[in-house]
Amino acid sequence: MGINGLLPFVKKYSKECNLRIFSGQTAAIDASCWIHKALCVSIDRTGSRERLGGIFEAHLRIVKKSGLIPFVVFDGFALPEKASEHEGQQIAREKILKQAEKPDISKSEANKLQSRAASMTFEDIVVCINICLAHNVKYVVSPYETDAQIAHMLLNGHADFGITEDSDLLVYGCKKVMVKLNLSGDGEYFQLAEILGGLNLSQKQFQQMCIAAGCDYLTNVKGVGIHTAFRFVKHSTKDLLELLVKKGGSEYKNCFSKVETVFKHQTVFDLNTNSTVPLEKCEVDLSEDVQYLCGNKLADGYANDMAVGNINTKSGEKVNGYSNLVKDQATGEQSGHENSELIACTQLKGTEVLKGVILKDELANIQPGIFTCTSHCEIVINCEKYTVLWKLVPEKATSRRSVSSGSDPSVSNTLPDDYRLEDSEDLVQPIENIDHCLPFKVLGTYHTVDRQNVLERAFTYLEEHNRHVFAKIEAEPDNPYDKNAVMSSSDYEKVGYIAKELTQYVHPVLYDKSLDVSVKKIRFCTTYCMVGYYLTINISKKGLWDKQVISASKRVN
DNA sequence: CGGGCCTATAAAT
DNA sequence: TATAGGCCCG
Repeated sequence: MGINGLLPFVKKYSKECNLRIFSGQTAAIDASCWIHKALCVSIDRTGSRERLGGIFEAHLRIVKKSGLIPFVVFDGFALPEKASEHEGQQIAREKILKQAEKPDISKSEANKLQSRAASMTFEDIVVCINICLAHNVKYVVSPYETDAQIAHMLLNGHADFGITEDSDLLVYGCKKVMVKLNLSGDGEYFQLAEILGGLNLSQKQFQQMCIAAGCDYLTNVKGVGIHTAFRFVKHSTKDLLELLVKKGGSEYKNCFSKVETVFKHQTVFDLNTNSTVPLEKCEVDLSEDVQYLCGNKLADGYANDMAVGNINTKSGEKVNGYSNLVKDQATGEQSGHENSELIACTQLKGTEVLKGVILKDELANIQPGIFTCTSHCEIVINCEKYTVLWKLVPEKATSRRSVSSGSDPSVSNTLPDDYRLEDSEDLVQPIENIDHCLPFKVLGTYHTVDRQNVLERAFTYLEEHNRHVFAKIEAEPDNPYDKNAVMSSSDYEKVGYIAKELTQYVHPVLYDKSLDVSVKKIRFCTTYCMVGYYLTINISKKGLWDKQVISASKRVN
């Protein structure tokens, strides 16, 4: 899905941030990723689609709670170029489903397999449209691809940024895109201008790079990935294109330019005129076969029915009687922190003093002192970097924290991730006084439905009630597999284990009073053979972690 | 011969 | 998504 390897390649131009910083703006949301996730969870847990609506609604609530105005975009007809790919997926699905029918497979395993094979139906879309209507949230069903539709909406001012799961939005020219959004509202934020600036490419070059790296419409030439594609567009001496042609056959060049056209001129729904238009206006009319690839235009009345959800996107038949798109409503509803002011404060991160800000209403609730920050994000004001400390938890009076100076009303006491251990000999005395915090991935969280349910509940606590979730680790000497096992719990129910290579380092400090365990993040994801939530915890202890632990931790993100 | 890049494949105390 | 193994190039 999307562009091969694009997101890792441009990650350095992104920043991690929370939805809240977009408070008041309109977000065009690619509904298919929510629906897909919701279907996976529902089928995995219940064997049916019954929970789709509820989970979709929960997502919507998060976005509204962050003070955003959601504009949900659903998938329409499949483009012909994608049809072949769909066939491949269909075969894979059937294979999985056959496996699920084998007699020696347990119910829960069967559910897991079936959830992997879940594909979105038009009925699923209808369920979600009804939820949008109930919440008075704007929505539109794209004539074809959601990505192109969102691009058009951003370009025409119907939304300020896009929320999606794949990288295609950037290729379509969306300027602001948020991906990997979790239900805490944290995600990765990309601005196209920064990527283009950083790579020093034009939009057209960027697009070509992406296509060459391999996209949904055209598989890449073997041996050519995002890096090679980058070199190809950068030094656009023709020889590399020749190379592509040589390796990919003359067919390839032909397809390449067709795909360029599909990204540029795909048929979308224009919310101003209520008719279908090309994403970017064509100078000359497209030839019939190219127009077909970009998605044929729809007759005006039909296009409008499509947009409101009256047309079954699989059959093309009119099946519903929704009237009009939800009108622009001045959502004066609760939008959290919209009217709050930010107050500057000192933030101490390890030995480093940074600039922090907290909400004015938060300030009313707290006394000067030492706090742990459990939720934060970075912002830039007048070119200065600040950390917004959303949530502060007071340190217990008996705290073992020894922030040596003691005078600063400081928060957060974790070391920056790039803290260097290699030179530790140079840091003679303060080490013993340092609390060294590292992220640990909790393994085995998908092992049982129970563990997943615990995590799901914890997740809801974080979101719905903004409640702190507790975490702890303890030895499990009776473990039949490994007597050194260190189990990890969330709200004191077992959810998984620390990687076994690391247990030897954790054991000596397990019952040390200075050990502090907290939830770093709970994330939902759907990957090979598993669907569900996973957990990352922070463990901080007095003194430095072993070198090996640090390098293992670097892999955790 | 080592590192960067691409591709295939699927885990865990 | 994560990672290991192979391939290609310097």
